[in-house]
Amino acid sequence: MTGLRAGEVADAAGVNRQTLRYYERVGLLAEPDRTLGGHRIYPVETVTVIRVIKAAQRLGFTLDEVAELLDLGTHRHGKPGLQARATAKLTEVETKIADLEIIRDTLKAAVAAGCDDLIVCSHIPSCPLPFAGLADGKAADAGSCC
Amino acid sequence: MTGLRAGEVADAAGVNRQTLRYYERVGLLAEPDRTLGGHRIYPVETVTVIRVIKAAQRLGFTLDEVAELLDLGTHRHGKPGLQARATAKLTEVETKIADLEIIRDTLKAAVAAGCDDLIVCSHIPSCPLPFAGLADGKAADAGSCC
DNA sequence: TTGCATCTGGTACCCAGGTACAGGCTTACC
DNA sequence: GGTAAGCCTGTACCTGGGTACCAGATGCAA
Repeated sequence: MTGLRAGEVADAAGVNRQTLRYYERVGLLAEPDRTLGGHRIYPVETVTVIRVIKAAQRLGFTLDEVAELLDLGTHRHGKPGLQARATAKLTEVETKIADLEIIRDTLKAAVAAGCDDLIVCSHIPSCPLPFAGLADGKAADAGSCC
Repeated sequence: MTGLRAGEVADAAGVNRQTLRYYERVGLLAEPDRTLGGHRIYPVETVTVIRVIKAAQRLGFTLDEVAELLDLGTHRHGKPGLQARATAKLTEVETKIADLEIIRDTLKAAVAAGCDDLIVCSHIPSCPLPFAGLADGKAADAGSCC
């Protein structure tokens, strides 16, 4: 009792059963207990863990990064450099947010401009490319537009 | 004149020369003009386009999505459903931002708590997992903590 | 006009992140 | 205790997003 079988976890989390094994292989998921016959028995939180992994992945984190993120958040104290890693991650996340905000604003402008219309262009400072500014370094140098 | 060669574009944008051909193959980059001898001549904006693609990718968009995003922003008017697609994309982007903000706040709390310390836990509403709330549907059901 | 860097298309490979069998053992329920 | 559903390990395969290497052609400067 008190645990879920592989299929149950997979269904509840919306992933493939093979994916559980994969995550276990790559160290994202701790090895669960087993029945006498060797079947895996997962603690119920596993479902939440997997959902968090999936969510972080959708945000552009690799599984390695997700592992690190989980590690940082799961307050396994005592590890050296943890503070530094958390800070670095924080910066990274803030950059992502800022970039997404540029995309959001561009999309908003596009939608607001009534769509399907070149007018959009004039609403955006640096016309030649959408989302200019995302690019590292110097972005969108004006030039002829529309 | 007035154009860049493959190597120049690749260097300027910080990608591999092969990547340009790859992007062209998958339709992300328009086929550039050619010299008489068949060498590609790219317009200068290509560099910006590639940087934008790379930036969007880092945010978790697939190349297909990036293509769509560019398409939406590049105001190719006249296509039906464009408005709808832009709106959908906008929602998606806003969700991503919201999720990243949860991660950011969690990390901030972790850093603020002086790191390496279980105290972090008590600062976060739903303790069992970090970033809970990211997960679809019902998140983190309390339970014993720390 | 030669010489060397750069380019060409084609094909084959790489890594991440899974997904799909196959053949055999376990569990659960009647 | 029989049997179907579910799980086990192992291995092979798939997609996305590139990279690497090839032999031969081109571009450009001297």
